[in-house]
Amino acid sequence: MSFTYAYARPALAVDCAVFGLDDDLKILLIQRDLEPFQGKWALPGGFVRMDETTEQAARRELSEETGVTKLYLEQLCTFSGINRDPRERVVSVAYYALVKLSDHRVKAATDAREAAWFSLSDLPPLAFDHDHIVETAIERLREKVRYQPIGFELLPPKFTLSMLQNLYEVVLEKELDKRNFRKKVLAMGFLEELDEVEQDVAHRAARLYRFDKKRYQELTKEGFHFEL
Amino acid sequence: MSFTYAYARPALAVDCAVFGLDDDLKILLIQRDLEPFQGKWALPGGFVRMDETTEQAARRELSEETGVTKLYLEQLCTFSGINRDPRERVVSVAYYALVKLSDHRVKAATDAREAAWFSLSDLPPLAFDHDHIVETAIERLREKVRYQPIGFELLPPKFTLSMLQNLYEVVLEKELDKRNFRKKVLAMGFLEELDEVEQDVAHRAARLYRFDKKRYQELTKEGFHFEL
DNA sequence: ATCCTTAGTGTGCTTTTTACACAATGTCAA
DNA sequence: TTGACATTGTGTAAAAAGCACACTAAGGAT
Repeated sequence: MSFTYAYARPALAVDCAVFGLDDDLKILLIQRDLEPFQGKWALPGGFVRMDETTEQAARRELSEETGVTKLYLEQLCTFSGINRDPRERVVSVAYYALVKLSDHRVKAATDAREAAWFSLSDLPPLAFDHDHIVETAIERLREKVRYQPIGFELLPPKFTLSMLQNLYEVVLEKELDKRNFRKKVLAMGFLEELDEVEQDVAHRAARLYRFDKKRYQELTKEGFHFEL
Repeated sequence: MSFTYAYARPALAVDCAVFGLDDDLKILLIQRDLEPFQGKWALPGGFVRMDETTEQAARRELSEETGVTKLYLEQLCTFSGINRDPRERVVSVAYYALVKLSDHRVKAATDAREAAWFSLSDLPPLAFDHDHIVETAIERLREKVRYQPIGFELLPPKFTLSMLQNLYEVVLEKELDKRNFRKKVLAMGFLEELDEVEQDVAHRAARLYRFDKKRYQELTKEGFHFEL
């Protein structure tokens, strides 16, 4: 079966920059098993089907290639360089995603044996223009994390304030003062203090907190503006 | 001539939300002369050719359809809803643009007789999903204008502080205090005070200023961060 | 019991933000 | 030429936010 059009069309693909946090910031890559760039590492992605939006395509490809399903996904940018794919013209809509590594660490290591997490500071050379996409995604993440509470998507549902602080320090590449940080995030009023502490640590256990999304949305309606 | 592919492909288009400022915020629309939506107002745009990037396509279409050439252009978002075009599947990369109305007022009224500026508060119904694109573009403009000095793209090269303040009041839909506003923008250090005042006004003439882009870039390198 | 590691807490100083009102300038018309 | 009108241009004080900074508390490991 084939499809014929009066004018030439680029192929349409999606690519995903999936971030996870684990001491430092990690990104999920797959090793290509087909030409071009066979054997090279690349962002997970693939072609868009006629019955799905680009976002649906991104979720499908992620699920197929890496087993990752529960994630925060947002459109990043569309890359349309004329020779970005050596075979033929492919325009790619890039997405960036945040996942809780605790949910996905195992899967990436077993189910999808060609998928792996890489530290941002230690990336292999990537296929296509994927270096460029990754750079753009990191920039976007850095900007976004300051003005929207999306960082919580990288943490487990219950987390300590130290974990949260570490997240911001890693993403923003900047040390933060513990007392001021705690004061500030707690003053925002959407962190719910739980009656639990972390387990199995070789020192004083820290209190756990939860991000109260409903509370955050209420505050937003009242004119509150997140900033960190 | 026709083109045949092994898998079906959506057509790829671009659409542009072009903003101008003239007391209030305006957007540039064209009246469609072909089906579908013949006679309806729509964003300027068209199909992407095989030898141009989406940004090049956006500039070309804008120039062809509205005569607008000098502009600040940035990618907004890609819209891929399955039925956004009734003929067949079309995925559209949307751009938003800022122009100095002083450069373009005439052209839009003469050369391209089907192009016209509309106040955002008084938009006609639009073709396709263009209402949605416009909404997204306004949101983005509002966010962007606070953290990057792109507002100057809407003003003539020489402007008064009142014009600048009015710009922010219109875009942010919020009144600002004159003294605090002037203090703040002047303190940023990239406004060059000119030895000129505005002409032909029926009251005390205001001093003119210029946005010193080079100075701004220097400051940025030194860690300065625009915010208003 | 001691050590080690991380959690948790308050204050004073500096900077930034906010609220607010009136004199100066230039045009226009009587 | 004088007065009315419209808009420019300017400072200060009070409040809020940001910043720098160091010690005690808890719990596990030895």
